[in-house]
Amino acid sequence: MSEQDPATSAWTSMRRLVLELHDRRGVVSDAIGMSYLRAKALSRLTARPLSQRELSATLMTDAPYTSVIVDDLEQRGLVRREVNPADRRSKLVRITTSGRAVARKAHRIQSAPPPALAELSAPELAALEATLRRLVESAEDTP
Amino acid sequence: MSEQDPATSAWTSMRRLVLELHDRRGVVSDAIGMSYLRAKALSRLTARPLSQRELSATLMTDAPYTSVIVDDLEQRGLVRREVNPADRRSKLVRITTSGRAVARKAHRIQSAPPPALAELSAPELAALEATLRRLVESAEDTP
DNA sequence: CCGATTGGTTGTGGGCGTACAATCGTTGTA
DNA sequence: TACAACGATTGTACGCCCACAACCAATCGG
Repeated sequence: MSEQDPATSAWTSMRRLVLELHDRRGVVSDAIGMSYLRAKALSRLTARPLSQRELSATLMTDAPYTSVIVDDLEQRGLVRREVNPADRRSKLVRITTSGRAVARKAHRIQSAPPPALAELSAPELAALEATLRRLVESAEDTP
Repeated sequence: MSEQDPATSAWTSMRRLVLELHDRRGVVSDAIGMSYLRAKALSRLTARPLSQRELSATLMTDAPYTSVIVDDLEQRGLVRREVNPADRRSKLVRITTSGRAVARKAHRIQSAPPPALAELSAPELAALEATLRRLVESAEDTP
């Protein structure tokens, strides 16, 4: 358990940072007064409106619960449901102006790195950033 | 949102890897047939027995729910409650042999890095590992 | 020694997320 | 045109986690 190859060690450190030492999920929920999943839904809608089917897919939730989430966000005035003109069965969920404000607030909190990360030397930080960027790209391709 | 300083970008990549692209929490729960929090409890007990008070502290749970978790683990035969000889109020929770087996299984799943990470070049991996190790150490000191 | 504190237990209520069944309106297809 | 498939909604039931109240036994402090 103590001696590990570098890949496992690096991965464990990453998990420890994200899940324990600098977990922001509770902070986000408290700050915006709604669950982390709702915040996540909101952030997925900033780029473009999504049908609830698409929202289900990115959130990994089933259709019924997605409906509940959108209900909640709609009642808070953070999104609007619009009938999809191309398919009147489906509804496009569009984020509102106040929804964007909440999404920005959540994003600001989530994306704030732990202090130690911001204090790395410029070269070391650049190397870390480059490596992680490539890791994300690879992982996105092989899910 | 797209242009970020390197620290924020690195942090976002880390979060994305751990929370989305290679999230192992659900996998662990499914594999061992119990909640992630119970798996976490079990892993904290591998080093040494803990009082429920200590367990509460590391799990960030209150005393009543900690009692429920230990109940569950005890009924599964994964831990044993022992009266603390030094303070008969407190109970030491000691992991059993079968508990260790489950903990090992969970640990193996959790600590398996994403394939892309294992495929980095040796020097790049070493640099990544060293940086992350220092980040964890710093973050542990300033919570 | 007595009151306060501590560690643990039991029970309650609630929020959140998951899974499933049943239904409705719309769309695609034979 | 009839039938199957699809998107969404409503409702139910459950598991997990959190928070709080109330209590017991043991220990500590004056």
